[in-house]
Amino acid sequence: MQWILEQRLRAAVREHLRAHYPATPAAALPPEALRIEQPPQPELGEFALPLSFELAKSLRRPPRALAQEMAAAFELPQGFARVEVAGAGYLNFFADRAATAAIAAAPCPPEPRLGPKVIVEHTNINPNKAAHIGHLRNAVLGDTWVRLLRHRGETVEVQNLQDNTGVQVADVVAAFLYLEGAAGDAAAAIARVESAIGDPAKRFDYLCWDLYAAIAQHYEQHPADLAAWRPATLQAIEAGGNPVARLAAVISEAIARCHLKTMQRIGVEYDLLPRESEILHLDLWSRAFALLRERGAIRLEGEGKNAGCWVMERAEARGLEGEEETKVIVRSNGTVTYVGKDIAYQMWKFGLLPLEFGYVRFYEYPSGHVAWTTAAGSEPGAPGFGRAAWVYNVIDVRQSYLQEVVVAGLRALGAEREAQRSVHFSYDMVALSAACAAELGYVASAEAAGGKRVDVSGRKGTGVKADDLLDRLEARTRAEVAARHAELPAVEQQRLAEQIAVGALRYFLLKFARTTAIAFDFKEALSFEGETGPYVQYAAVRAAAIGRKAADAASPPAAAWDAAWAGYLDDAAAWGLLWQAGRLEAQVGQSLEAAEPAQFAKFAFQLAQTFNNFYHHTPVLQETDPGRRGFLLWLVAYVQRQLAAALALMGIAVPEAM
RNA sequence: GGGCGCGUAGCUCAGCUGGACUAGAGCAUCGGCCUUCUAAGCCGACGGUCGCAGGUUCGAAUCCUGCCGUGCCCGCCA
Repeated sequence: MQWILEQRLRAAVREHLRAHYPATPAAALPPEALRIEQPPQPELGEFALPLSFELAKSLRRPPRALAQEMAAAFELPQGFARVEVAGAGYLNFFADRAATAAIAAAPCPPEPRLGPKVIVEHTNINPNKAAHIGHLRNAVLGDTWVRLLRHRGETVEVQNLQDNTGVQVADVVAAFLYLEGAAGDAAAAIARVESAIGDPAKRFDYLCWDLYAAIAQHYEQHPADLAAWRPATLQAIEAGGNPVARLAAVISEAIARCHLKTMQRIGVEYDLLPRESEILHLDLWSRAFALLRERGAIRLEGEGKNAGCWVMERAEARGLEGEEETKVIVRSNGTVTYVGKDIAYQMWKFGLLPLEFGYVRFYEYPSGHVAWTTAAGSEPGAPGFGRAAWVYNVIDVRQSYLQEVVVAGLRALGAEREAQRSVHFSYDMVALSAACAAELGYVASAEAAGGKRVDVSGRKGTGVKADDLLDRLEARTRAEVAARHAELPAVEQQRLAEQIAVGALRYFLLKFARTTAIAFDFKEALSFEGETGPYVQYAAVRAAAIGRKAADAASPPAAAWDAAWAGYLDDAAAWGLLWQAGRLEAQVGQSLEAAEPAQFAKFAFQLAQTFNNFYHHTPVLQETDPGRRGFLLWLVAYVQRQLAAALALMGIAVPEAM
C-alpha cells in the first residue's frame, strides 16, 4: 500500500524541485534517490522528508525557513491530505486515510532488478556428519533471503554445494574402513554402511558425527595412522572408480539426504546440489585453469616457499611496504586448492565456463519439487542450471578472506561485472553459551568456562545437533499444545507443535543481525514469549480467530474497503495498525537494500505487537455499531493477511490454533 | 605485525547511509489485568555518562583519529 503513495510523493517532490529549485543538485537526482523516512510518532504524519537539510547546504539558507516555503507552495498528489513543517525542517506528509485504506489491498507489482536469474548458495554442509545449530543459521538466513528476493519477483536458484571429496569425508570413510572392523576392506565397509543406513532405529548422520569425532581423536593419538590412512583414502576418492570411492559416495549421499530431511523440517528446500566430485571429474577445473592461465591471472612461481605452485597475486591487497600477497591455486604436486575449485565453481555459476554439468534427480519433496544433483550425464527432462546475473554466497564470516580471493580471481580474468555481482552474504558464528555448554557436559560448569561462550567443533563432536534441537523444541511445544488443546486429535496436535517449534527456531536465528555472533542458549531458544516466532504466530492466530467467529455468526469480513467507513479511520489505534500493516512491501524493500533479514523479522514482531495491543483494547465481535463492526472486521482480516505474509517470508506457518 | 567485526540497561540484543533519540525491545525483577474476540496476551514500575579521549558539524550512539577491551581471518586444510 505505501509503495503507491510513496511513488506519487516521489514524483510530486521531483516536480516541485524542478519548478522551484532547478539549480540545486537535489533537483537533478532521480526520484528513487529521494530520502523518505517514517516519522517517529504517528501524530507527525506518514512520511517525513529531510529534504530541506539537503537544500539548505546548496542554497545557504536555514532549513526550517526553506521547509516552510516548500510546504506553502507544494501541490499535494492524490491520496495526501496535508503537509506540515516539523522539527528543524522536516516536511511531514499526511496521507488521506480513506484513500489509503481503499488501496490497502493493492499488491506491489514484482519488479526484478537483479536480472534474469539470481543464484543463492547456502547450507553447504560437509556430507560427513549431522547438521548442527550453526548450519541452521546458515540455512535459515539463506532461505529467508531467497524468499525475500522471490517476493520481489526475482528468479532465484538455490544451490547447496556438496564437498564430497574433501578431508572431512575421507576421515569418516577411513573410520568405516579401519575403526569399524572392516580392516581396510571397502566392500565389507560398504555392506556395513548400507545396513546402518537402512536401520530405522539409527540416525546415520548421528553415527557419523560420533565416528568423525572418534577418528579425529584416534589420529591425534596415532599420527602414523593419520599419515597412512588419510592420504590413501583421499587419493582413492579423488581418482574415482574404486571401492573406496564408492564407499565415500554411499556415505556422502546418505548424509546429504539426512541434511535435506533435516532442512525440510524447517521448510528449507534446494534446487541443485552441485558436487565437488563433478567439479573435479567433469573438467570444470581444467577449463577454468586454462582461462586463468591465458588471461595471466595466475602464474607459475619459480622460487621461494611457493616454488612450483601456480599462484594468484592480489594487487589490491598490496600493503604499504609494497609487499605482494600471493595465494596458492595449484599445489606443487599438481592438485587444486579449495580456493581454486571455488573460483571455477563461481565462474560456472555466472556462465563464464563454456560447459555444463549433467543433472540427475536426487531428492523429491512432498510438493513434487525436485532437488537435482550433478552427474556425468543428464537424465531426460533435466532442467538447466547456472548462468546467473547475481550470485549470493551464504558463508560464515571466517571465509571472508577466501571469498575475497575468489572475487579477485574473477577480476583477474577480466570479469569485472561478475566480480561486482558476487556477494559474500556473511554472518557470524553460533557458539554455545557457557550455561549451554555446561548443560551438555562440554565444560564442567558455566563458571569453569569463565562465563564465556564455547565454540562448537565437529572434530571434537561438540555442538547442538539440528535434529536434537528441533526434537526438544517440538517436545516443548507438544506439551504446551496438549495442555491447551486436549480436544484436538494427536496428529493435529503434532502438526501444531511442529509449526510452532519451527516458528520459534527460525525467528530466533533471524532476529540477530548478521554481524552478531550468537551465543546459543536453550532457555532463550525454547522461549515462546516476547520477541519470538510464536508471539508473531499467536497474533496471526488471534486475528484469524476473529474472522472465523464472525463467519460463524453469518457476518464474514468484507473483502473490499467500503467508502462509508472513512470516519472510523479517525481512531488513532485503528489507523496506526492499518498503516503499519501496509508497510510490509516497503519493509521487504528495505531489508533487501540493507541485505539484512533481521530488519524484516523486527518489522514482523512490531506489527504483531501493535496488533496484540489493538486486540486487547478494541473488542471487535462485541461492537454494536454495525458499520464500525464491518470496518473492524475488514481491518483485522487485512492485518491477518499481512501477518501471514510476513511469517511466510520468514518460512513460518500460521497454525490453525495456539 | 596486517585485515575485518564487535563493545548500547542485570542478561540477550535493535538502532549506527548524522537530525524530531529527553536512547528502544525482549528477558529478568516488582506491581496490576482472565463472567467480554485464545493470558504463548495486555498495562505499569525499576533499570543506561551508548568502552575511553579527542575531532568534524547548527546537530554525533551513528562520521573521522587515537587508545583500551574482545572475537575472527591472514596454510601447498577445506
